[in-house]
Amino acid sequence: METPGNKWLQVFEALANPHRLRIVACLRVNRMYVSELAREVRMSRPLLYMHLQRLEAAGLITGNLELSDDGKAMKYYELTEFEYVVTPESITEAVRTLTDKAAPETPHTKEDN
Amino acid sequence: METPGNKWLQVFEALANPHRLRIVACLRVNRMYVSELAREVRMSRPLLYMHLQRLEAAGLITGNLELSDDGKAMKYYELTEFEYVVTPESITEAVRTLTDKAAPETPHTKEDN
DNA sequence: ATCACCTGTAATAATAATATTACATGTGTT
DNA sequence: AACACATGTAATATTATTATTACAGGTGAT
Repeated sequence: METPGNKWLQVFEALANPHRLRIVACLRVNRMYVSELAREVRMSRPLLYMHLQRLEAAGLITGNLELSDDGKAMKYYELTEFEYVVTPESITEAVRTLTDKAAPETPHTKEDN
Repeated sequence: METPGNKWLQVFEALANPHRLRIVACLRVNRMYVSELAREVRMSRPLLYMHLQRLEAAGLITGNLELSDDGKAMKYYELTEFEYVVTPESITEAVRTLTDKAAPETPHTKEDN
C-alpha cells in the first residue's frame, strides 16, 4: 500500500473524479475549512468528507484541525505541492512496484479466451 | 466530451486501475494483438476488451485490425506517445473546461451541511 | 435555552465499474 | 468434420464507488 506503484495508482484514483478535480482547483486559490469548501463546491458536507479523505490519502492535500479566535474548531485543508509526469515510461516504472493482491496465479476463466 | 478538461478526466479514469496500468506497461515493450495480450496479462478476453476500450477512448492506445499472412484477422494494439504533467496548476487549467452535467444549480441536500 | 455556526461518523440507498458466462462469427490445419 | 486459433458482443452477476440521510458532539452569541 505504500510502494511507489501503489502510490501512483492511488493518485490516479483520486483524480479520476470531476468533483475532486474541482476541489483541487478550489484549494489552489487558498486553503479552506470544510464547511466553507462545501458551500463553494455546492456539495453536502458528508460527501465532501469522503472526497477529501481520498485526496488526502493520495497525498494531494493535507488537513489540520485548528482553533479559531472565537474557539470554534475548524478543519483547514490545503494543497500539497506535487508533480507527476505521466508517460508510458513513468507508468512502466510504477508498474514494477505495483503490489496487486489480485494478481492471479491461474487465469480467471476457461481457456476460451 | 472533448474539451481538454474532459480529456484529462478521461485519462485519469483510464489510469485509475491496476490492470490498465499493466496493459500500458505491457504494450510499451511492443505492440500485441488482443488474444496474445490476454494471455500475457492473464485476463479473459471480454474483460480485456473493456479495459482496452477505456484506454483507447482516453487516447492512450490505438488499435487496428490487420490481416495476418495466413488470413486470420488480428487486432493489434499499440501505445500512443503521451505526456501529462500533473500539477495543481495543470489540474486547475483542466477544470476550466470541465463540462460536468452534474453541476447542480442548487445544493443536493438540506442546509444541514 | 434557542439559534447559528462548526466537526465528525454510522447506516443506507443509488449508481457505476468490474468481472464472468455464453454465445456469435471467421480462418486454416489435421 | 472436428480442431485450434482469432475477433466481437450481449446478458448477467459481482463488487466498488458515489451520494444521501440522520444523527452525535462542540463553541459563542442573542
